[in-house]
Amino acid sequence: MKISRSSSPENFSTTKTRKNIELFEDYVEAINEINFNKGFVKNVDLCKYFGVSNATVCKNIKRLIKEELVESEKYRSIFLTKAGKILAEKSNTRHEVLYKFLTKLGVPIRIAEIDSEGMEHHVSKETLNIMKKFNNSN
Amino acid sequence: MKISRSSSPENFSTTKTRKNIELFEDYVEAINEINFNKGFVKNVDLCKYFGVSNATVCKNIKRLIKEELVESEKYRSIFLTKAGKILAEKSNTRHEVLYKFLTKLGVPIRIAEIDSEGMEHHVSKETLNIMKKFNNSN
DNA sequence: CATAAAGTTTAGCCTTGGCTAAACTTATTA
DNA sequence: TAATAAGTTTAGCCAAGGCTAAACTTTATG
Repeated sequence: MKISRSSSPENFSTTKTRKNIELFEDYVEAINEINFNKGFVKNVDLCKYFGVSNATVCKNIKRLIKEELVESEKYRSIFLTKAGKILAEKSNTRHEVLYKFLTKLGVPIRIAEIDSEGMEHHVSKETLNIMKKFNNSN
Repeated sequence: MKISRSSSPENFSTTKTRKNIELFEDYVEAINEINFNKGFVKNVDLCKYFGVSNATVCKNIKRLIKEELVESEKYRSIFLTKAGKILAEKSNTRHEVLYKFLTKLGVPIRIAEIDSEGMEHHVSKETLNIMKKFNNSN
């Protein structure tokens, strides 16, 4: 068993913090993409996007409203707030850079799509910058 | 906003599956490492390792026992089962390969330690093989 | 315009994964 | 050997994130 890295509670603390906002990042990314494609976003669109129930989406949207990342009245379309848009663009960019990076490494497209969905939330900006440079020179 | 990748419910389903076993992977890796360093593993060791409370560790160990990944009697040291050891070695190898990969890319050691802690759970074996090859030729 | 279909929200459930506090057990020390 | 310290387990709490079912609302259709 070889271990060159060092573990520490900080590593897990950071991971936990990243997990806490994972759902917000996924939802604003989804809303941004659906809005871009269709012009408006409904709960049923997010149900299909994530493969979860209507009740789950409804509940999660309420959390995003509470975080002031989206706006939505009862039975009305869902909109990103300014802060939501910022987070959406940031998350999408990170996701795209990582995805591109994986495909340029030689990871099959389908695998890169799956892996990047989970990995994206754990990439720091330093790591992302290095991946971006790699993308630009490969 | 540029998106070259395609999203799908499968991506989230796979991510969710990976998240479901994340805690098991972290715990068996930790138990393996602590046992390697100290010769035995107590709850308080895992508390320090993860930076969580004694009650949390106690509860989580019960889940690993239920999954037959560890063995432990009340107030006794914690041991990995055969299945636990296999998962621990597999997780550690994946973690180490990813960590090495990040450092070889130029990611500072501390950042690589933090990022790999979360990323490791979302790396498929195809992606890992490519990273391994990269490590061997850089 | 009434009915049906589709979509949304609420209620209540479950598991997970964290916490504090209290009670229990083991190990250490004076 | 008794007292103290350290470690462990249990109880009960919380929020998150999923579900089904039922009730509500909007949209589409005949």
